[in-house]
Amino acid sequence: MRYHDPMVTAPRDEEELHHRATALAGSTLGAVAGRCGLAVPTDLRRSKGWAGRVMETALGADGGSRAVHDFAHLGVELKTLPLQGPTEPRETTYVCTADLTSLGESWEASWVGRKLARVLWVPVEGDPAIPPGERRVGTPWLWSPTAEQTATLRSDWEAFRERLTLEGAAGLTAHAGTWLQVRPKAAHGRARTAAFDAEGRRITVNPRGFYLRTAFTRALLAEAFGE
DNA sequence: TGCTGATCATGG
DNA sequence: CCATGATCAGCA
Repeated sequence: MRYHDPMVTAPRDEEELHHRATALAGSTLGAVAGRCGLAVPTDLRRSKGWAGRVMETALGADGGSRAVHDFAHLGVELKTLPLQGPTEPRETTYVCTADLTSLGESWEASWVGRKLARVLWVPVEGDPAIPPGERRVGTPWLWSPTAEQTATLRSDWEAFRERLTLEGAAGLTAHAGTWLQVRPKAAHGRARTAAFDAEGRRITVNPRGFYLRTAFTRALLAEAFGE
């Protein structure tokens, strides 16, 4: 094995993926990281995506940082869900970048819609008082949106698209959306990406991404584990 | 530069 | 107190 080869091969199907994830439940992130040869940071200030990278590596995700699903051949997205307490999401959940020049033809065809079509949720302790390496992995579950969830997500997305068309990129504020929202997503405030203004002129703005509100992931947790 | 992984930190 | 807006790291 060359040093840059993944230590864990990609799971061949959803069952294997789910089985692997379930086997990690109860472990600390430090223990999982150790088995993958990943260093454990003292805090997350300069390692914000660490928990997600640990789980990706441990489960054999093959998507890397490309714009494809984490488990490309399965069409499954992996999301760690930091919890404060047993069932409370600590943060909104980033889904993907928003193309501000065109959200897409339809919810189903959109990148955000396809990412959310199938997700392996992995709860992880997210209490900042717990050092990253001591945080425990929870019970994972595979999820696809119900018809009702899809209807609301689609409606949020269509409202974003409408705003983008009528008002340009400035019309997309983080206040809109029941379960989805559009927020800045960039390395820093000077980052620029292509967009349009209300008159349809080409402009450049701070990049945005789609996020799931905590109200939504809280509902998913209740659905998966009961209240 | 843009996409992935997210959490940080301040204003309302 | 918590959502919005800002930011951090790695890779292509």
